[in-house]
Amino acid sequence: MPAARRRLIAHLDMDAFYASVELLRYPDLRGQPVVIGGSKDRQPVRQQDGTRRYATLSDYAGRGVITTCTYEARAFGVHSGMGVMKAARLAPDAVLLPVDFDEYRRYSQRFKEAVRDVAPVIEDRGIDEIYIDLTDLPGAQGDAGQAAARSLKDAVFDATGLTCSIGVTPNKLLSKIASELDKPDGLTLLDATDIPSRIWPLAAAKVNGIGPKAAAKLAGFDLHTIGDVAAADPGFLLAEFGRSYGAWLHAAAHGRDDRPIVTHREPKSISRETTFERDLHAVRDRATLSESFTRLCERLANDLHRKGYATQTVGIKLRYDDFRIVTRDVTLPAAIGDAAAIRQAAGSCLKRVDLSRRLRLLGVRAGTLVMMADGAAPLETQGKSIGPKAGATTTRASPPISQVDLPFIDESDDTSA
DNA sequence: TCTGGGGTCCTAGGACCC
DNA sequence: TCTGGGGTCCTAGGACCC
Repeated sequence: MPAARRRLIAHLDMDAFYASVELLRYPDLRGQPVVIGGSKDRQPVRQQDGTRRYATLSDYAGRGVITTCTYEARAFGVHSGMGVMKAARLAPDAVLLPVDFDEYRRYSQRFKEAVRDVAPVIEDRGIDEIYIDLTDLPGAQGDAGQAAARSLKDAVFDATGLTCSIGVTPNKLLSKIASELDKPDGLTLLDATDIPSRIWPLAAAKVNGIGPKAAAKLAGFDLHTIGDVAAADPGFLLAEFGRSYGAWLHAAAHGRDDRPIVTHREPKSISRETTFERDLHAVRDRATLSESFTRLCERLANDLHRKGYATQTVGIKLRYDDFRIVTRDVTLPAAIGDAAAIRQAAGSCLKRVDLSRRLRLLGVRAGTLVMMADGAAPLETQGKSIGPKAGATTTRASPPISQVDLPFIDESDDTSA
């Protein structure tokens, strides 16, 4: 009998990914505090003497958050998710670059391909990180994945010129934590015996799945570190956090996690949303809102078509000026895909929300996705197809809350006639 | 001038069905 | 009548993640 194989799971996280891609393009910025974020259209200007002129944070006025930033910028206390205006107070002279997702996606594909050439069992976790199963990689068991992780780092650097940090442990939960321990350009290998010394001293919020709310609640019980949670009475965790989450907290704090590497998954929903430059009112800004609404539906329809899906559940999302979020959705008798049908369905949802408050954000979402044969009808439809007039909705009757009559919806949207 | 955009998963109640 | 018990679907909201 061969000895039981230990699972060897790697988590690979690109270092300051967007910022690092920008530094490849603008190498003169290397070593400086650089921030990516804010609005579009702020390209660096090439000057007469050949040097480039960059916008700085102090030049910026408007809404927006930091998407990511260089380690030099982080030294000022700037971090991703921070409002640009706040970041400008901390580091007014930091260079501000606009986001260029197309470019980041190109580099994302490149690094993932480079990894795949070394180790094919990969789980995509977004544009800049992946899990990799090293368990069955030849030789990996011998050194706990160290050589494999080294070759992954080399392959990524050769393919992109970018560094990454890798954690290798028996599971995804620990590897995710481990990849952060030695950033940037790090490599950390841990096994179960390292948990007390390396994992338990860390803040509970370092665990993927313990967010701000759960961390605050834990802190209220004087549970601050992962070790605190591990030492807590499981019965107490179950009672306070519920059966499911409480049990998970206990297991996670002990470093237990059986989740497999998921190499493929179908999308569950596709959405588009936009935050306005200023808060808009359904009546006073009707034209602007209507145009924006139409645009969102068009972009969503385009995304669906490009990815080969139709949708049977259309929803909207609003964020009011006070930051409250409401959503409404409607399930249709048959899948749809074109912008006009999406707009009509989303319009019926809009009639069910309060539109007397100013809106900060408007979004449109497509759920219950149905895969399409190339450019043809849906491959499968859960609801019965009821022919071309399938626009009518099956909403359970609920009166519109809106005091405003047909806010920014055209008369043609009114299906209640 | 605080607080983007794109996702996933979970919970919970009511409708509806057997 | 004093009150079943599953099961699924739909909807809304919220936590969390990148």
